[in-house]
Amino acid sequence: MVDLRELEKNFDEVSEKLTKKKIDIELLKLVKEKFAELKVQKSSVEELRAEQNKNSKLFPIYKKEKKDIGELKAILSQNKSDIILGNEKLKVLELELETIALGIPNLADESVPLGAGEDENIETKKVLEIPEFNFEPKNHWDLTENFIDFERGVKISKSRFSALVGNGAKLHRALINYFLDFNQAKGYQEIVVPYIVNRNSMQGTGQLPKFEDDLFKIEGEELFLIPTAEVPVTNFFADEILNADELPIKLTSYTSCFRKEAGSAGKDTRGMIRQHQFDKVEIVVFSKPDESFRILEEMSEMVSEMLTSLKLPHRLLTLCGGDLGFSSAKTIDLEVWLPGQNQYREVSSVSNMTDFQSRRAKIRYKDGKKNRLVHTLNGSSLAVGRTMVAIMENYQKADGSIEIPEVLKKYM
RNA sequence: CGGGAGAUGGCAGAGCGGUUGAAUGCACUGGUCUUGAAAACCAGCGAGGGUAACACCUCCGGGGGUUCGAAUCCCCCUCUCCCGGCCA
Repeated sequence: MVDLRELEKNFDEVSEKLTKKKIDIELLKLVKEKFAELKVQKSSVEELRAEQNKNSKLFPIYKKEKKDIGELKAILSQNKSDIILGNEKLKVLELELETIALGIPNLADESVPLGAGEDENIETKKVLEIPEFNFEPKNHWDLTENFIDFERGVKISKSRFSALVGNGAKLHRALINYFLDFNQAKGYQEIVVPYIVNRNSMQGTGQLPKFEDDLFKIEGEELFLIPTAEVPVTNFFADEILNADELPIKLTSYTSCFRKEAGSAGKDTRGMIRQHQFDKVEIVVFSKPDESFRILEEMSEMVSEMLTSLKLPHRLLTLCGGDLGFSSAKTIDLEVWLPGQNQYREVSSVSNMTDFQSRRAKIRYKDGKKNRLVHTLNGSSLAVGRTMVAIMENYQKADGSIEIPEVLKKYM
């Protein structure tokens, strides 16, 4: 949720940051108008209420003095119906405003480059050389070693599901443990959270109301499968007021993730790059506002370090405004090199959501006497399936076998 | 899934129609005392909106209703706890 008071006060500035993310300026003007209208209506109802409260307090006094109550009662009855009327208008306005406001994305930070889509993201860093093969490297789905069983995954569920077998299953588990240990060593506390969450949590992190089509919903219940651990982990502190001296709070959590991939028909239909169910180790940070952008850099460096430790060539990209996610103010993607596909593919996306999620989820901290909204950040550290694909393609041998990265050997 | 109890500030826990946004205790913050600490004593201490600051408005799980007035009465929902059934 954007800060409506900020929008009202500094309309030009805010709308500029928003148009970076391709937002219709007419919509913003409408929000501003509605907000102003709401304020007027609200104060008029409040005045009526103040009147009602004040006069109601006269009743016990009148009674004590044995004065006539009839006239006072008549006045208040009238006033009451005015309140009800005004309140109805107010509720309509509030609902209208909320409906629009919840659909407005977070503001892009100044440092975010302009651009319409992924082609205009800025590459900031390349780590490790792209390896040379003395044979034609294969796609992970063409590798002969028995790692992934695509057919049986589809048989027992449907397309975009797969099963892991043999060393694939083992490597998958090794990666999870390696990631979690790595994150913990960097000061992230591990937590285990629900995979099914309520509507309120989904709204808190920004998946709802706008992206309901992307989520698996439990039939007959207002519950959803999580598309990322970001949802339960960020909402861990929803409605809470944290102590300033315990910030930043750094959490890491391993979960399965479930996505409908509604908009990706025909994309990545082969292999396990884009599945309805995948596993991910996530990192989430709750910070004071003035340190969140520094922490964003730290987080992306940490993920890069992890990829380096696996000897996987990768690059860092700063997403341009047009490619930025709904809740994010700034995002750094990490893409790993896939020799079989001859291209870089995303394995991690680290974002600073600033106060966008904390305003929705009411996550605050005590700053002296005042309560302020924290900044929330999150990132994959790392996507398990895609990292496994990267290992398969980068560590493949001419005979089709796959070597195990040095740092993972003790986990296998 | 069946039977019972309940949901009040960071926690514990009063209040059950009228100066109650809420007693009391603990925790917390500041002060006095002390070489320092503890103890004791004094003071402060819920959230959101509004304002230059006050005033003022809203909030006692959520939603609706009765009333001039509701934390207190009525209805619906959700959640929690205890007992039983089922179960990793």
